[in-house]
Order: sequence, then structure tokens, then C-alpha cells
Amino acid sequence: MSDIKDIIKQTLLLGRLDDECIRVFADKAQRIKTNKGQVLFIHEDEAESFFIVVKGWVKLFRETLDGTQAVVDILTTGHVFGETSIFEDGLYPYSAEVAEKGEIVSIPISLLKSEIEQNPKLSMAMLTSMARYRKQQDQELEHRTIQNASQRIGCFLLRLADQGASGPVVIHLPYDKTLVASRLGMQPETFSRALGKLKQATGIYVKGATIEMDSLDQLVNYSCAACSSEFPCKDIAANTCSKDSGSTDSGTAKKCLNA
Amino acid sequence: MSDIKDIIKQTLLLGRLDDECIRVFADKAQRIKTNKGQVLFIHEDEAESFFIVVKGWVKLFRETLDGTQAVVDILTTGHVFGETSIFEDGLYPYSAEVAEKGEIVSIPISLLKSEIEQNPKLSMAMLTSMARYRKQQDQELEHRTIQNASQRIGCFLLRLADQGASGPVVIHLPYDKTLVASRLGMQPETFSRALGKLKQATGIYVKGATIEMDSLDQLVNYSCAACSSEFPCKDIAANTCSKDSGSTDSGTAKKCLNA
DNA sequence: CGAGGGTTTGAAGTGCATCAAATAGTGTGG
DNA sequence: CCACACTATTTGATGCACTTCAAACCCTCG
Repeated sequence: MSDIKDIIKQTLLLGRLDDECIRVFADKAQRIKTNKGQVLFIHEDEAESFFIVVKGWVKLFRETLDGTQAVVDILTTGHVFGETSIFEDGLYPYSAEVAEKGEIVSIPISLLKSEIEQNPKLSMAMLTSMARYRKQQDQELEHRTIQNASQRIGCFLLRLADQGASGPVVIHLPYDKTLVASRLGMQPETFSRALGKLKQATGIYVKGATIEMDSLDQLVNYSCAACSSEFPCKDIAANTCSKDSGSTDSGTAKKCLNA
Repeated sequence: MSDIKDIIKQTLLLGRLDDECIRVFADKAQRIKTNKGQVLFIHEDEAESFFIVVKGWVKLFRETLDGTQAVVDILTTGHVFGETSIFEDGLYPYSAEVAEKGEIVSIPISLLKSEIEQNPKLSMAMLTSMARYRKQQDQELEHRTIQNASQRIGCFLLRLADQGASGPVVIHLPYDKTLVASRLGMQPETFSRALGKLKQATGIYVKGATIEMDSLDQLVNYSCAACSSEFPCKDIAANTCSKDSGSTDSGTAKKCLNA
């Protein structure tokens, strides 16, 4: 069982703080086992905590009165959520539900709020993490506008893949096709059919949640034509703390002790 | 002719800084007249400046190689753009073009970058402004997922209106219908037809760019049903510095000297 | 083995896009 | 002040993409 501190160090938001500061968060943190379907909080609830995913998947979404829902994001290990409530009058800007059982860490939002006002390093980290999120959302919006269902699937697959690879590639869908569909803003049926079309158009091989292909080229041709970014678009694994993190090369917050 | 300092004070990003700090920005700022169609910068250009709209309208967008474009946002007086390039490896994350002639102020991005690392008040302001933008984008994505064309138009109108009004209301479209259409992610033809449908469904009266109705109720009924937010959703006039600004009630950055 | 959820397939409908053309509106020069 | 040129907007006709509803299939797990 990894230490809470190690978990915190995996996040983009808190990972680069000094050990001392991390301990402050770790001390108030709480580990929670999660089960599929469990609702963690509801859109516009008063926010008491923010969370880190340790294991499993968490779905963020909003829904209308009649139950129609729009998936905001689907997160896993190292991702942080609920933290932006401090800029939303203390209310959660979406609902959160466990999509696949696992574990999360909960930390009082009040702590984040007070720390962020005192610790410039933290507010810079929050900026970096919001900037990354923003970039991701901008791209998502663009894709919804410009790409059709099959292209969005192709793009999604490319973002799962190692974009450096030049030979054959195997990709595993990280969660239910139904969930992928909602993540991409389409119906499960549409997903199924669109994947079929993608298969035909690019010659990828699909077996359950596993997808194989001779190279990424076909996919790139098919999907990236309808995108404003050039191919190796190495998608920002939103919110986790990885080697290159697109921070302001300020030198301010550079040490990241991650796995 | 208003002073550059006054213009800066209208922005959410820089409006709350102390006079001294504002002067630092004002000193390096440059006023530029803009004409319709003028391209201010291109997606992924090296960012040298960020901008404030003084007058007129500026369209932010991205486009694919074949010219298909996705409008990111359309900005006017007091709005800031290009500033997030500091978190994007120094590249602009979208293209910017003048949609209606006016004036902008340009400020070296390097100045923002250095100031933001030194001035916690500024980094908090940047956080606030990014949070607000994020909220807006989240909502946009939700609307694209859940609302149909007519509902999106209705919602757009509601956000233009004084949501407190209880009696008759008159709304003016701020720019071309074609531009509104693109802002809402639809074709001009679709916009025209969808507006017709909206007219029928809600009894609003449309004459050119002017829209009148007995009360907002009809519109609220029609559009807000397909939205996760409750009605008086007083949309954050993104990026401008208004009375209530959804900042962390930190007390840190509270004085706003706006018009 | 059977239940239940995930996934696929079929058939039909809806909404938006597209192409083409008419109409309204705006600004210009005569 | 009018006619022309040009642009914005509307309207019509048609097609495609995605959704919806219904049912079958498949797979996993108790």
C-alpha cells in the first residue's frame, strides 16, 4: 500500500510542492474505497473536499432535470477533481460518480483554499493544471464541432497510444465502450457503428476492448485531417504529474518526484 | 480617448492590481486600431504579446488544413486574449481575427510572464480569470452535447439579457447572425431556421438584429430545460472586471476600480 | 446454467449540413 | 436621391449523420 504522500506526489496540482507542504495535505487526507456506481458528490453541492483518484475510474458529469447527461471527463490514477470549486463559490461544478471501483483520497477544500493564498508555488501549480485542463477542453470542443463520430474515436485511440511508436500498435480501451461513447458525446449504438466504419476505413483490428494495427499512420490520416493540431499531439494526460508538464519555465516549481 | 490605464482596469486579469503595477503594464502597452478581417495572430505562432479589446469585436478560432473552422470565442471591450500562451510553451492556442473594427491594446507577453511569477495577486487574478473561462467552456461543451440549435440560440439570448428583468425585454444581437451561428457551432442557414422555430415556440418577435418579448419566461422554459444550471445563470461576462467576480473570497484582491 | 449487463444490429425518424437560389439590406458613386 | 454592387439573410430541396426504439447477441460471473 503506497503512502498518501506518494499519491499526492503523483498529481499535477500538488506533486511539486516541498515535502513539508505535502505533509500538511497528507495529514488531513483520507483514503476511501470506492465502488462502481457510488456517487461522490452532486453538481452544485457545497464543496467540502477535493479528491485524488488512487485507483479505478471516476466519471465527472452534469445532468439536466430530465436525466440527460453530459460527461465532462473520466479520470484515473493521479487525477485531481473537485478542486476548482474554490473558484465556483464553493460549489462543485459537476457531479462525480465511480465508474470503476478503486480508491480515492479526499482532502478538505478549505486547506487547499488557504494554502493556495499563501503559497505562490501552489497557485502556480494550480494555474498550470487549469491551463492544461483548459487546453484539453478547448480541443474537445473543437473536436465536437469539426470531427464526426468515427474521427473522434480515432483521435481518442491515438491519444491512448504511444505516439512515438512507428511499428505495430496495440491499444486497450480503458473502460466500457458505453462509457467511451459518452465521453465522446455519442450514443453507444453510434459508437459501435462508428467504430465499424473506422475499422473499414483504416484497417485496424478490433477484438473486444483490444485494438491492433500495423501502424498509427492510417489512424492519423483518418482523424487528424479534421483537427487543428499537428499529429504528434501527445495529449496531456490531464492532471497527472509527468516529465514534461508545460509549466511556465519559471524554474520556480521544477522538482517533481513521481513514480 | 480613455487612458490605457483605465482600459487595463476594466479587465478581469489586471483590473485589480495596484496602480503602480498597472503602470508597469501600461508603460509597455501599445494601442492598435483594428479593421475587420485583420488577422492578429495565428494558432501556434510564437506569442509575443497578449491583448485587450478596447472596442470592436475579435473572433478567436482554430482551423484545420482544409479551412474548416471552430470558433473558440468572440470578445469585446475589456476582454483579454492570448494571455494563456504562457502556459502553452509560448504558442498561441488559437488564431485571432477582427470581426468588427475597433481598437486593441497589445502588451508584451514576457512582462506578464515575469510579473505573474513575482506577484501573487496577479497569479490569483489569472486563476480567477482562467476559472471563469473554464466554467464558460464547460457550459459550452455541455450545451453542444445536450441542447439543439434552437435551444442554444435561446440560451444565447438569455445570456445577453438582463436576467433580473420581469417585464418585456429587448435584446440586440451584438454581431452578425452569421457570426452568432459560428459562435454557437452551427451553419448560418441552420441558425436562420432554428431562430424561426424558436420564434414559433416562444412567441418572441424578431426584426433584424433586434429581438423583443413580453418576458423571459418563455425563453427560459424552452432553453433551460436542456441545461444543468438553474435559470438565473447570469453568465459570467467572461474576462471583464465586474462587481461580483467569483474570486476566492480571500480578501486578497478585492478592490476593483472599474467604470 | 442462467441472469444481467454490455454490445451489436436493424429499421425508422430527426436534425443539421449542404448546395442552390431568391430576397433583403447596406454602402457607394453618380 | 437613385441605381448598382456586394453582403447578409432567408428559403427550398436533398442527403447524410446521428439518435431512437426494439430486439438479438454475447460475455461474464455467480
